[in-house]
Parts: sequence; structure tokens; C-alpha cells
Amino acid sequence: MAAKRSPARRPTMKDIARRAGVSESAVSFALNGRPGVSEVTRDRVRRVAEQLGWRPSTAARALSGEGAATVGFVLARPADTLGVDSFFLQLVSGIQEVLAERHLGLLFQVVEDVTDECAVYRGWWAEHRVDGVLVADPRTADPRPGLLDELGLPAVVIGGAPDERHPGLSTVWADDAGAMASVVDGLYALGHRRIVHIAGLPGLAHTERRIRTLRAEAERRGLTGVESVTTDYSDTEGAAVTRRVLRSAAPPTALIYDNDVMAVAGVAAATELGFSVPADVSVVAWEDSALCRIVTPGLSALSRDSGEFGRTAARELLALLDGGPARTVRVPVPRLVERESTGAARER
Amino acid sequence: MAAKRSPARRPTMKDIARRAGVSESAVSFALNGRPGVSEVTRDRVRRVAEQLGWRPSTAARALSGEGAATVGFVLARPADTLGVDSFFLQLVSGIQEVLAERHLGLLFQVVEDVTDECAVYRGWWAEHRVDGVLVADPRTADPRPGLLDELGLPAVVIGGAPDERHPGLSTVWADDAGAMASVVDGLYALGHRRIVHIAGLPGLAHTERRIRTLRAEAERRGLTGVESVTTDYSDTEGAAVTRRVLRSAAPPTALIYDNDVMAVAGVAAATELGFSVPADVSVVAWEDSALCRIVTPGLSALSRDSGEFGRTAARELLALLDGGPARTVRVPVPRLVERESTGAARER
DNA sequence: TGTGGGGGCTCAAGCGCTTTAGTTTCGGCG
DNA sequence: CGCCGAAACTAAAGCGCTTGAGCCCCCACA
Repeated sequence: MAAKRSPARRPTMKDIARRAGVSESAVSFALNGRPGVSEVTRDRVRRVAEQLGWRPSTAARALSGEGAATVGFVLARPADTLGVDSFFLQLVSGIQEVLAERHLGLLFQVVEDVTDECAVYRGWWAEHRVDGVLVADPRTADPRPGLLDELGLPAVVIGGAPDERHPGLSTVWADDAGAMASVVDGLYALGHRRIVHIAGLPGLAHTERRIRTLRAEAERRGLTGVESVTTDYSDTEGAAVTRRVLRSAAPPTALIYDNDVMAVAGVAAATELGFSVPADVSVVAWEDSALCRIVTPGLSALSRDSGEFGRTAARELLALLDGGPARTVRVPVPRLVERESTGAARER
Repeated sequence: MAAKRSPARRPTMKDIARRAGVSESAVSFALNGRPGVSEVTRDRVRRVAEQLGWRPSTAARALSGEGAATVGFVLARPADTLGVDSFFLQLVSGIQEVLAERHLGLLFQVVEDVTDECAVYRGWWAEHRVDGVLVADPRTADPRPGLLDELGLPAVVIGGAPDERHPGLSTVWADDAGAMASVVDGLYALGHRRIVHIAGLPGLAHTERRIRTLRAEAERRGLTGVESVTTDYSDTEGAAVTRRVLRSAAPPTALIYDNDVMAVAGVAAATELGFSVPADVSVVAWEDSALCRIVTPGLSALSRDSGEFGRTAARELLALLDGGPARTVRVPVPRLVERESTGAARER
């Protein structure tokens, strides 16, 4: 049997009512801080509840109209792409922190793609499992905001851009465009004219935003040797692309990688080809992590506080659940942490 | 208002009953595959349910005795230690995969320490939120199994050793001892006699097991220059310990790190001190990851399938929930992937 | 002294589902 | 032809909580 010897019955409001000598309704009023009971009764009920170790049954609460006291988070990534970067765990940890204060649970699911993700939302909604969701990795043509809106499921999009706003959904985003511009600024100042951006998955909103910004910056300055190449974020693709571009006739003098893993793999690939970092080629990683600190040369990286990102998103969702209006909030622009992988462009 | 324009009412069994022209009970019987309805009615009901897009309300189910259709997983780690290794996301992803097949949700929480973790279990239990839990990072004096047993909450311990069995709890574990023994075997064969093990957090069951085994192996062979040093898994501590031991009078010729991050940091530290890897000192990382492949020299690492680990654990929990007996199952011994960081000990 | 009006509580219904105890309708057998 | 029993289905209670309606009592006011 799964349940053990003394299955330690959970106390219910009925138990409290009996012990406190009042009706169940009175207990409900007392415990939920609403009028209808005297202060003295309220105190007594509270005391009994505490001493009995009572906690409201979420199931019962959910059933009688209150929410499910749970928010959902689904990650649509092929399983093997998972866990290469530390971003998500940090994010979830931050989300968690805020939710826990309000005794909200976090229902977590990993799926293969956005289609499955939509199915999960449908299921959660129909099963009455969550009160709201956090949506990660917004795409350029994203079916999720529409669906969530249709279901009336409060949601906040993490990493979306403000123009992609969908009525009813909140958005928390980092200014990728600004960050990209400042990185290009910095590299340009160091004399770099040929820059390759080893981007992440095509179709992700932030990938496209970075690519657009890079192109715009290049045009503004009349640079021609600037391009973006999309990848799947893996170390192997990162290395492969690096090899390819460095072997070209006019190899770039600076590389911008959309995550830490590719950056490290890229440095290794460059080194193998006889390019030294940063003498021959500078490298910037978009995500900072222990990884960037550990390797030699240390990688200059765009650092952001993923935990804070998560906390902000969670707070927005709470606001939405409390009936607040949908908002768009921006978290601080990622900050470039300079290490040894960037330097002046070699004269050509 | 949180809910939007057409809050798209969820269909209930009552709706199905009406449409199918039967009672609610008949619907329940039909949908749950239990006797009491004819096959033709069952089919009709099923069809109606499907076409209405009906899904059982977990709240209602939970309330009427069924489980909450959810299992819990809490990670007790200081927030900053999170996300350094990819192990957990992989693990969770594996767990997830198995649970999803059965439409079970995964409630996830991150806390600071084991005390908080116990509080979370208490809360989940009292709130009727989960049917069972997965317990990670078992410790040497662990309050959790006792608590879970007391609450009668089905649980499987991930990474526990069989001898620490607690009645009622299942255990899924990897044979750390065997792995350690084989690593030492290998290093010994390469001529290594002074080996230092840069271990993880003291108090974790698997840390202690590895330490014990290393000591036993050393004694068996009469080696004296063998020791374990515990750390907090961070790159900084890993580097610090590496520097300390390499500066000693008789520095080790082989280092075993309990995770990938420390191993990489250790290699960097060793290189700084003028030790070349693997010529002067061999390095083995306990956890394999992209990280170990990327860096140069590539790190020899103990590789295990974390996803499979998670799947196995989840399957055990399901078995427990189905009323099966508590079991202890072993996942395959981690396999040593040889890369460039290990080699013959230099003659002394 | 009568009356209106709160405050303080209780009653009971209802949320969506399961489940036990009926009730009806057959078909089969003596 | 009548009776029994099984199969098919319905009625209703119950899970733990919320909530609107109603009840009682006491105080203030006229």
C-alpha cells in the first residue's frame, strides 16, 4: 500500500469549527479575514487552526471558485538542448521565490515544441490546474499569446518585445536591441569592422531582434563585413560556424555568440585554426555564467540577473491575477562584463 | 479583471450528461472505464466528451478522494549554486517525460535548505497538493525520509544508497562506489599514486560514499597520498583547493572533481601554477556535460544519463502511487569517457 | 416601551467529480 | 407464466471550502 501505518488525517475546517464551537462559515470568515465574526472569535478560530496545523485544501478552494493557487511554466525545448545554459534554472528559481511568498505553486513542464506547449495550456486550462502562466522564448509568429487570450488565461511573456504586445498579456523584456547596439559600439571603438554574430535559434523573437539591430547598426556605419548566422545554440554548431567564417577570405575580427556554450566552443575552434583570442579575433558571449569566468581567456560577456528577471515576471503575473492591468515592463539592459576575450582589432 | 471577454466556459460532466441523454454517474462510469454502462453508451459518452473538449477538473477529482494528479519535486540549494551544473534540468526533464504520459503534473520548488524543504512537504501534504514527491540530494542524517514516512506521502529518493533505506520509500541510485573504484583502478593502472578528490558538499550521501570508497581503495593498495577535500561545488572553491594541493610538497598526479565546473576551474588553476594537463596532472570530472567536451584539453568525465535517471525515478514513483511496494533500483554505473585530460603519471 | 438596524453567526447550496445504494428492464429458466 | 438475477442506468450523498440568504439578539433612538 502506498499510504502508511498512521495516514495522519488532515484537519478540515469542520474540525476547527467543532473545536472552536462555531459554524464552518464562521471559520471561513475568520480565517479569510473577512467581516462577519467578532475579533475575539476570529482569534480563537485562528488559534485552533494553527494548533491543529490546518491548511486549506487547494482542491476544495479551487472547486469553490477560488483559483488553483498555481501558475504554470512550460519550457519548449528539445530535451538535449536543455541544460546547456544556466539561464532557465536561475529564472525558475527567481519565479519560484516570488510565488512561494504567496503560497502559489509552480507547475512545470518540458515539451518538445510550441505546438505541444499549446496543448499543455489547453489541458491546464480545462483541468483547472493553473491560474496563469509564464511564457518563455516568444517567437516571431507565436500562436501562444492568441491562445492564452482566447482561454482567458492570465499570462506574462518573458522576453517579448513591447511591439508584439497582445491585449491582455503582460510582457517582461530585456532591451536586446540596446545591448546589441552598445556591444557593436564597443567593438567599433576598438577598431573592429568585420563582425559576425553567431545567433541562436531563428524564429525566436530575441534572436530576430538582435539580428535586426546588428544589421541596422552596420548599415548606420556603412559596414559591409557584418552578418548574423543562426544556430541551434549547441557547442557543435557554434564551433562549426566559427570555423566556417574564420576560414573565409576576409575573416571577421570579432565574434558575438548568443550564448556562453557556443562562445567557449567557438574560442576552442578559433584557437585550433591558429587564431588567437583576443589578438586575432575578439569574442563576446551573450550570456554570462561560471563558464565565462572559468575558461582561459576569460570571456567578455553580457551579464544579466536571470533570477531578477524571473522575479519580475512572477510579480507581473501576480499583479495580473490580482486583477491589475496588463503591463509591459523592462528589466535592466544586460551589462557587458569585460574580460580577456576582447581587445583592439589587429591592423590589417 | 483578470479573466477576459469570452472566458470560454469549461465543459463539465453535467454538460456531457445532458448532451448524451444519460445521468452524470453514467458519464463517470463511461469515462473512467468501469462497468455499469453498455458499450454503446460508453462510446456515445466518450464521443460527446471529446467533441466538447472535456477534461476532468483536477480540483474536483482531488476533492472526491482521487489523488491530486501531481507530484512534487523540491530542490534545496542556495540560489547561487543553482544552474552551475546541467544535471538538474536534465533530471527534471526526464521526470517530466514520464509524468506527462500519465497526465500528472510536476510541482516544482526551490528552497534554501532541507529545513525549508520539510516545511514545503508539510504544506503540500496539508494542502492536498501532491500525491507523492521525489527527493533529491539525500544526506547522511536526513530528516526527510522520516517526515515523509510520517505523513504517509509516497516518495522516491534520488541518489540514495540502498542501506539508507527507509520503510516505505523507494530509492533510485547510481553506484558511486563502483564508479569511484573503477576510476581509481584506471588511475592506478596509469601509474598514479597520489590522488586528490575534490569532493562536493559534505553531508550529501553520495559525497560521503565517494569519499569512503576512495579511502577504502587507497588502503587496499597501501596508498598514502590519497585524500578527499569537500567543497561547495563552486568554481572558486574548486580552483582554490586545486591551488592548495598542487602547492604541497608532494603534489598529487591526479585530481578527481565531483562536478564539471570545478574540474574546469581546477584545470585553469593548475595551468596557472605551471602544471600541464595531463602531462603533470591528470583530471577526471564526475559529471559529463557540454562543458567537458568544449574545453581544451577535453576533460575525461564520468558520464551518466541524467534524463534516464529522472525517468527511472518517476517510474518508481508511479509504481508506488499505483500501490506497488517500495523498491530500490540501481541505474547503470556512470561510464568514464576518456578525453585528453588523463594520461600516464609522470615518473617521479 | 416599541422598533429599526446592525453585528455576529448559522444554514444550506453549490463547485465537479466519485461512489454506494437503489431502481428499472430485460432475458432465461423452472 | 412467473420469478430471479444480472445488466444498465439513476439518485443522492459526500469530498472541503465559499458565500448569499436568513436568523437572533441587543443596542440606540424615538
